Amino acid sequence: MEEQSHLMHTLGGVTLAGHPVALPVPHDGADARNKQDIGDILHQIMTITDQSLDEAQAKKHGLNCHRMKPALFSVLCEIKEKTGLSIRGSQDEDPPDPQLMRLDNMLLAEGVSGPEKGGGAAAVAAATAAVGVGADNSIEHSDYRAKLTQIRQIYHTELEKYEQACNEFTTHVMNLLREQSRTRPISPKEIERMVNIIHRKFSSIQMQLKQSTCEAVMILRSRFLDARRKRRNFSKQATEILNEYFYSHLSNPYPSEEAKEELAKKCAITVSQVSNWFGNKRIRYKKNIGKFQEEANLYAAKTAVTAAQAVAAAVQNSQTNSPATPSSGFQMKDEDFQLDAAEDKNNLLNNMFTGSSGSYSLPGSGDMFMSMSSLNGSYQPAQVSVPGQTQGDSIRHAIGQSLGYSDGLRGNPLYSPHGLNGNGGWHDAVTPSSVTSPIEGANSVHSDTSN
DNA sequence: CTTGATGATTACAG
DNA sequence: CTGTAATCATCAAG
Repeated sequence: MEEQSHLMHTLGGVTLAGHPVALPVPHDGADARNKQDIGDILHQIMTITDQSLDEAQAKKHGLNCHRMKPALFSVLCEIKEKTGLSIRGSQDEDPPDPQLMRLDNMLLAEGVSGPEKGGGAAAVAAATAAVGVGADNSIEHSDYRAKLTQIRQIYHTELEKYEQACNEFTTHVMNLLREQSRTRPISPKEIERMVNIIHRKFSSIQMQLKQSTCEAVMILRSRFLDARRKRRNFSKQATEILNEYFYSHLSNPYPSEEAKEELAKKCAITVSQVSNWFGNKRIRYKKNIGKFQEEANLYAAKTAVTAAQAVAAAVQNSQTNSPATPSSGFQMKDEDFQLDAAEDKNNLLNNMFTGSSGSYSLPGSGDMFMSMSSLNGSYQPAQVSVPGQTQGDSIRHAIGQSLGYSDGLRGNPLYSPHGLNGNGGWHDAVTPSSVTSPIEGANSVHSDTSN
């Protein structure tokens, strides 16, 4: 038994008990004397590895040339046959471990395994590109990417190490077995099986590696998600751009996919962030229109001024100059936006100087307000601290003022939710908002704005 | 610290 | 899948 454990030790600690490599120990019984002889020779074989290379080589040679060697070989064959240790069903190939497959799939999906430079790196690159340059998120993304790369690196180095060790060990064992096959019967199948066993051992180690890698990725992920939840406000400029778009499309504030992408690019945020923003904006605007009245006016005026400053200047004939436009920095570059803005502008100007405020189609014009005020003659935007100016005549004046950003624009019905119907939904831009249930609409607005 | 604003998430509906 | 409504969690001003 001591020899056996010794052999096992030389094989690197892999448990070989019960395996054909472990030398068959004859049962006690009839061939006790033979056993003694064989024992001696076996002992020599076993101690080969203990000796120096030359010595061992010499001894090996001696053993191989020993006149009793063929006899020993046949005896060993016989013993092997008798002890039934010859391999029968060596093809007990274990089916692909579902757990391992799960881990593999996950690692692949996370871009940890798979093509070294492709897969994960590409995915992360895409994610980063989607976020845009300079956004705060990209920092988090790059942080995430860096950590993921780190994990991937460790994973691959470890994997390589394991593979290398596995290969080394396998060749070592195979050489050993081949060498021993000269003195004892070892079939290629046995070697193969031995290799399989080694591989299985190593793959279980690999599995552990994969498991811990998966865990690391999971932890990283959850941290990343947490970090994402840790919101950062968008830049002022981004908010401005979004508001510009929102208020210039107040009648139908649902940017198309392309518009969202455009906005995302301009604001250095993601498309889904744009969607979030518009979702939040719509709902919050609708919930409390009054609160946004000022903002609406501001942006409406801003849009008008910015979009067609030249025209404005011409029309206004330098009577109402636009001082210190707060929208400096924002410029309409997108053709679509420009169109919209120009349209608004034209409508606004037309209306401004014709006084036909009731019929123009400027998005966000005062339809709702008008209808409400017709219902309740003394309606004033409750949220506005300054008492609303008299309507009707003063509208022209108010608009003119609004272009000049005078305080007087506050509470003016310049931009009201004309796109909102009584149910709280946005009309199609075509319908000039005949409020279906004015009472309810007015009430809701009132109650909303009164807080 | 309190409070309002705001970005993100979730459940649900169409 | 998109949008709404409610809600959460954090920011930022006071």
